[in-house]
Amino acid sequence: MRMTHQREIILQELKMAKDHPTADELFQRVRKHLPKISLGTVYRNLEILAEAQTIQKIEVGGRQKRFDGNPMPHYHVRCVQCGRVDDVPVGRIKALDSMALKPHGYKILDHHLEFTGICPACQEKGLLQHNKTLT
Amino acid sequence: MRMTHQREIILQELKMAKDHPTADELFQRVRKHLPKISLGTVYRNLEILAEAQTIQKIEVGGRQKRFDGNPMPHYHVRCVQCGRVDDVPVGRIKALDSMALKPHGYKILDHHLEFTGICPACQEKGLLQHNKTLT
DNA sequence: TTATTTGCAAAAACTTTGCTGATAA
DNA sequence: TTATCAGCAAAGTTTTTGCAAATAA
Repeated sequence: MRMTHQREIILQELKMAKDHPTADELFQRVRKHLPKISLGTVYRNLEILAEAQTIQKIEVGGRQKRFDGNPMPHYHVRCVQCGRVDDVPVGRIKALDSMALKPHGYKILDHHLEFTGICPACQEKGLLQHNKTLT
Repeated sequence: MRMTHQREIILQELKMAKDHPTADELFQRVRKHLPKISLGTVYRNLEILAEAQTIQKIEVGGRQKRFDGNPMPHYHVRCVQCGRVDDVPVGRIKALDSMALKPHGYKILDHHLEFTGICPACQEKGLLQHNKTLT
């Protein structure tokens, strides 16, 4: 795998991201450094980097795929209003995998736990909206 | 909400399904009873029925959305090879929601736990493939 | 009767891919 | 030098939507 300038910036931008951007969100950020980069390049690199386990593709709900600069498995929380995804600072619960040994003869490989909720920014927005309604 | 013939068949077909079909899979099954039905109608009805909590839209990984005739929350296992989704016969773990109270001021509403693995049919296919290689 | 729903087709949203010129090693 | 990669644009996949005709209640 060659370390092209584009790949370097994509990786750097994802690693520094505090959220878990979609391909398009990351494209917008990378574009500020590389105005000529194309969305296809971002998609291709995210795929390659995830394959190499340098980053991870997040396996959860929501319309679009999201990416995480941290390749270690961990849990996420997703805002049902704006789609934002953050880390949950709790380690993997190993006991969970054994729970699922029973069903239908599946060979269990992994599990994904995702919390859903309202992020601070959307809670704030909700309050403002509510206050407006009262006024 | 009117109980149209289309809606009735869609619901019946989903309730009787042992798997958790995508909109298109369900469309193919419903088509056998109603050859003139359109995919758009299936999508619209699944949306309405999920809104009414008669069914549920499954919020997990994989490319396409899947639907479940059982509106009660429960966990699923997904085959990473063929995408098939089955139920995991284990009740909801209430303790999980409180785990996530810490992060970033999110207001937690729910959680989704998905196991990934290989379904019996794909395990079988894998073996056949392997035997073929050996021969 | 009439508000809701359907079928159809077009569009939207998201992602992948083929090709040609550019480039890292 | 050359296998890999980028940019561009076209195409693929999945889901949503506008509209006129049909229909449940």
